Amino acid sequence: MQKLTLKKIAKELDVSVSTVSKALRDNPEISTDTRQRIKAFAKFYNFKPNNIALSLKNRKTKTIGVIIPEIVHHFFTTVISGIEKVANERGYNVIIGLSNESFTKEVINMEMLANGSIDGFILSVSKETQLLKDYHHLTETIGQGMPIVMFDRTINEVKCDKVIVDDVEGACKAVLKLLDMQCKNIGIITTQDHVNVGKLRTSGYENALQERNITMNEKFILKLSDEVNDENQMEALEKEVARFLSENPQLDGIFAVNEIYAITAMNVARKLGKEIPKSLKVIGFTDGLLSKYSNPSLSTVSQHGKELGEKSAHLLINRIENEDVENEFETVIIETELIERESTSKI
Amino acid sequence: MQKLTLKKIAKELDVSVSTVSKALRDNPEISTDTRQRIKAFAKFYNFKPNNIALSLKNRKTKTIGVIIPEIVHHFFTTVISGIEKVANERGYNVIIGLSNESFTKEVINMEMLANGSIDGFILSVSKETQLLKDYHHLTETIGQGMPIVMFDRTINEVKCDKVIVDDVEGACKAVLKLLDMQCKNIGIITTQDHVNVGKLRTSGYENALQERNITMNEKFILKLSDEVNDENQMEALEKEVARFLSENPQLDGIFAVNEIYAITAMNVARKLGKEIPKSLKVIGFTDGLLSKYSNPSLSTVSQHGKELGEKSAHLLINRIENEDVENEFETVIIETELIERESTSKI
DNA sequence: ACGGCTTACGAAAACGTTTTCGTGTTAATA
DNA sequence: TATTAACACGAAAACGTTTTCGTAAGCCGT
Repeated sequence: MQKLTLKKIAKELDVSVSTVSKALRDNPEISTDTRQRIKAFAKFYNFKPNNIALSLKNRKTKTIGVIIPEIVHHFFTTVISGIEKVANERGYNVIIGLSNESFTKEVINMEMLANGSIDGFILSVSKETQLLKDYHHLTETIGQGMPIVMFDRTINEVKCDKVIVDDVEGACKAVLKLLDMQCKNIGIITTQDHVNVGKLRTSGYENALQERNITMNEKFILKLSDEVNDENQMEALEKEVARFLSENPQLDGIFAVNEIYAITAMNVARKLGKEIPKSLKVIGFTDGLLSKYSNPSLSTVSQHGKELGEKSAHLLINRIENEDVENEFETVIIETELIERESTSKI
Repeated sequence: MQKLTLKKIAKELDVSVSTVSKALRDNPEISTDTRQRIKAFAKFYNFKPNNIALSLKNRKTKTIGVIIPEIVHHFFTTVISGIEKVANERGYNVIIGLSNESFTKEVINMEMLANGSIDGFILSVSKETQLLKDYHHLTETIGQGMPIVMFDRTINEVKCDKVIVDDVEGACKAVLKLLDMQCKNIGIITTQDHVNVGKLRTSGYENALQERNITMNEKFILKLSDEVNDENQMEALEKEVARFLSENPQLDGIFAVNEIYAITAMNVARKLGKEIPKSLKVIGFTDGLLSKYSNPSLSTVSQHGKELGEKSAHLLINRIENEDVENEFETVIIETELIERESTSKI
């Protein structure tokens, strides 16, 4: 009933614990005879060595910790699925901590895991951490010899491997596409500056305009505050976007830094009498379900979250397993891809 | 640099390991003097006891394993967020395994975790497991004394605590709502019978019709095969739904057993010239982003995934921490809620 | 008959804790 | 002064492994 251990097997077969261990590991020190006997017994009773004991002995847990701001979020879940895939392939488990965008929860979660539970972290910092600029939990963990890979929301000051999305380039591609489709007045719906990815995507927007020698119109930039991101604040969000679109009726293209903003823009625009894509073309960021199933379907910049996760996991596990090789920290850039759907179709 | 241990502290302060341990746990055996000294030292160097060693000693890991079929899925992520919330509150970590709807991966994942890594499982079985009806991995794990809580996709033959959504009732409520809105011919878009929740929701549909003495029309039932559920099979799905709607032009109400089917129905119906909600009303199942942000927004049956997760975690942890109390297994039913949006609005 | 070699196994340490028990020192009591 | 009790600490076992080292038994050659 209770879990079988080496000791119990040893007692049962009247040999020593070490003999059992060696036999199961096919150590030639043990005669073929007893080896067979022990292995048969172990197999019959489905013996599996205790992971915790192994972890303690080897000082390796074969587990990686993933800390993300939120799990009910398409991008993060695709990243996790990528992480989980290669982790499993390489014999690792994945333990998940959620910060809920809170600095304190991020710290607590990391401390809970850092005390031997895991071999390394993959993480994307919370918005609050970005705001507070307090990175002591990250630097300390690294200082204790625990490898960390940061993804998406990374921090320059922290020295570790990183995997990021080419936000600037992705945004630029999107805006250039709108320009190619003959949009003359392109607006952007973005976040406050302290949200890293929002800022980067806004830069991409600016780059694209600059590249085509179009002077930027500050009125075409809508920076939304964090509060309207809550699922319960849909009306507030719609109101803001409606005001923006009404005040700038000349807009014929919108680039939004996430799916929600883009979908909201489409829905609001339609209520204001605009036809999509005929009189207004829209491109979002993040290729989630919303983009695929919206009506009209939404053109968007895909971040290839799964590959990002896979890459992160590989980087981390490589670092874990080759702690001797002190090679430089790497920053991998995952290319974005513009996925064209109905919201930017010709007719 | 490297992790501080009791032994190192002991050597540094020239006392024994046991003294250090006792001092840190405020054991009165140790004089206030040395106690202070040791605690100060530990605090200064930020000593945290090694989790793995504790786990081995206590034969408790303070970790729960969650196995789900898929993570890029709104319902499952809300459940996880609920699990994670109470797990954290009660001092537990959450380790996640993905089965990707594969029986083999489910088994492997469970075996990886069952050998000491966790104190109990929360799981929702894969479709393949439901199909194969092979539950040996579940019964064996339970047989070894490891508590399990199953949620949503549960299995009658397996004896354990369960938390389920009232699928039948939820579906029934939805269909009754359509009837109340004067729909005369209500169709259902559902899955094959082996998918438990599809079957249950279909029963709810049947119950509602029966309750109002409406004879069921087999032609109004569309059972979709698993293959069209793939994100890459959107066209196949649309084609099936289009055929269904064309063959049954008299349909003025649709109940779909998930968001995707519902959204697809709306999109296809519109292409076929139907106006929603005027000439066709639609209700889905699962209150995800799609329902909230679709156009028109979709009425749907909310499963309260977060509460489901919270309840599951409580059940499991209670079971873990009171292994002595051998009370009966419980099956908790989470009530559904009909969320009314534009797709069933009056005008 | 004796040294040396192989074979086959066991004892013990180690990983980092907690906890039980034993013990030496000091202080209080008779 | 002799006995005892309280105090403060250390040794060791335990959790379940792996691994190094030691060693008894058997065999070979001389």
